[in-house]
Amino acid sequence: MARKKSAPKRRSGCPLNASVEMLGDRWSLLIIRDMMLRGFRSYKEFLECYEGIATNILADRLSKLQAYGIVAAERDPGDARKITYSLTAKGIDLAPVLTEMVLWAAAHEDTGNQALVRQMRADKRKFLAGVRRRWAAG
Amino acid sequence: MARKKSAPKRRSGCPLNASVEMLGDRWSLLIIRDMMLRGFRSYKEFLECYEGIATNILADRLSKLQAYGIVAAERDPGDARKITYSLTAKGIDLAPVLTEMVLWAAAHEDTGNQALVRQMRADKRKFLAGVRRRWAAG
DNA sequence: TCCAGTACTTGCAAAATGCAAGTGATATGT
DNA sequence: ACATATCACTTGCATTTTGCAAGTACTGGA
Repeated sequence: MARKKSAPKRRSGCPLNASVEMLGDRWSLLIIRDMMLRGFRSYKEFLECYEGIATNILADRLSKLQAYGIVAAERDPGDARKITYSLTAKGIDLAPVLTEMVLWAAAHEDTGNQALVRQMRADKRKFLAGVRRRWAAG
Repeated sequence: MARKKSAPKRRSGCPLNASVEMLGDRWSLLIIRDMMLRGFRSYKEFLECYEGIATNILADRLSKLQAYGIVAAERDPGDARKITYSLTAKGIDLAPVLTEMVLWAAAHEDTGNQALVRQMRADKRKFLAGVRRRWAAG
């Protein structure tokens, strides 16, 4: 699996810049969403994302997210064709980011998934604890 | 100034998708950061961002952020050359998003601006209230 | 009038995205 | 053993976006 440990060359030392260098594209956070909230674990599942991602973009982003340490990948022990992807601790720590982005858009745009939004709004801390619990349960 | 009021065509109704369609690029959040945290208001100031943005990209993003209702622009009454940009209410509501992204990167990457990070960590709510107060003061 | 400042625009090369077909390895069925 | 299906990509190509650096039009100051 893709694994890169050298310090990346960044445009600046600002933390926000580090975030957007890793996540500032159309697709990365959507993949993380599906992993975090819909329990997706396979390439095939990610291809079914609501927004319709291209195969080469999906492969590219999964590779990058692994390189950033946000996503881990392992071969399925029972079927060597299958790869199972999961969020790392670093990845699950993006839950507050993702939550705030959902809440921001829901407040200012005409969006769907109102059940999720209501859950988040009702008790953000409880929602985030649930996300973390499900992640920890494997 | 650029002003577009039609409902955009989105890849899905998911709130996160709406967010990344507006903000999922390398530069938009960095511009918002400089507006929100450094008090930048002019094109020339934004050009001085830490990361070195290209003139055409800056112009393009400012135009888009206006179209999305995140940024407002007005001509300076004393100098018709100057345009003053500011965050709208919708724009300032991105403060929690930006804050969580800063905290995430600071926790997982080797980043600078530790004073800001300490402030955010010490009392997130207080930090956000400060951002909002400064915004409201014009 | 000439020069400086402001906010872009433009031309071009490189990089990224998106569509759809193709590929190689593994698993299943006959 | 061979044929077919599945899985995770890869590839070819056209379009779009990014980034660099020079250029432009308008306004303000000397």
